[in-house]
Amino acid sequence: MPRPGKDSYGNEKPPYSYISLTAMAIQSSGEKMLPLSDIYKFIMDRFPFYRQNTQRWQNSLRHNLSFNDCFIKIPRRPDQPGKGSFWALHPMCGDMFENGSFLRRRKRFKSMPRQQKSHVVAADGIQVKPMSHMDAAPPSALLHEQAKLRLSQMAAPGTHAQLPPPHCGLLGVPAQPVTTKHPFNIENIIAPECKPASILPHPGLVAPTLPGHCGYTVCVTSTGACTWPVHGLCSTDSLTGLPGMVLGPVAHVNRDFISQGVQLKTSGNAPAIPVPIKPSPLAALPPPAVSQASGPVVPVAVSLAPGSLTPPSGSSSPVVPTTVPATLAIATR
DNA sequence: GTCTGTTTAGATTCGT
DNA sequence: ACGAATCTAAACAGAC
Repeated sequence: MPRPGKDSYGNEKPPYSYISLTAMAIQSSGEKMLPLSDIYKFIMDRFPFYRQNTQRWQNSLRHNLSFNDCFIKIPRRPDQPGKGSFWALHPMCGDMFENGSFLRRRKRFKSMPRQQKSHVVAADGIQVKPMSHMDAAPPSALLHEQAKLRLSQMAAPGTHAQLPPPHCGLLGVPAQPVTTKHPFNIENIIAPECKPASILPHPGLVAPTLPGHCGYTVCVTSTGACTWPVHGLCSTDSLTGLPGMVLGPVAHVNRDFISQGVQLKTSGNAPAIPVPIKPSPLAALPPPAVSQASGPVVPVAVSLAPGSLTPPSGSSSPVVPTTVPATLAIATR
């Protein structure tokens, strides 16, 4: 069977849904996120069918990005001027496509039922205060730096680090063995452009450890928006009132972290680490453990891309030499 | 003005 | 037949 790769369909409409096409585009990118214009470009480059009637399908594609919870929006940093946000795949939508095939989805991915938006208690019983002001996104550069700081702390000596699962693959795609030869597998479709996974597509993203899933990255609200809390105990979705993440103090935090002209305010509180605590449709989070810190503890896994960290000037913060996921327990209250 | 993002609505396709 | 997933169209607001 011929490999359904670039230009395989000529001017015929390829058998992929807009969701599939978008997922392909995102996963083909090095950082596992793309602006809308680049998603258009990817699709038009590979599928000549979509070089016509652009208004029609691009409208549909935008509709899919907004409507489907499997896509999350990541704000641009100030040093990344341009229109629109970046789009990435939700970390929990990994097995959305059957057997890695983009032809048919297993089922629709929903990060949170929209009709539950008024609830204020997380599924695991952790009660949270509504803190809708936390949804206001701080400057992206600050957040990126904050994320670096978090990661450097979590990867620091003494923290509990663990190696990545050997099957870790593409962002959002769980455990597809490298040998998968499904004709419509993303690897076959977008290869050779598909690069080996850079585990961390975005330095500010943190995801829970899920069995069979890569330990990357994203803090999201139920609407799919990426939020970046700075301080506080918890953040809630401005629409749902539900906790978008759990924040807590982190031990052994460095003093102010200065890089790219941005100074992080740490004061008495450590920078918050956004942690999705919503129940995963694919796997339950590990049960909360008890630590020295008050409140339940949520384990978090992060992965560091090689060279993704830059030590602050004059700082002794370690630079992680290679891809190293770390696990950190975060206290909640 | 154009592009991006959200939302609503109706039609179509597909699996059970 | 039914429900879910998908496609298409349209309106609208806001950012660039």
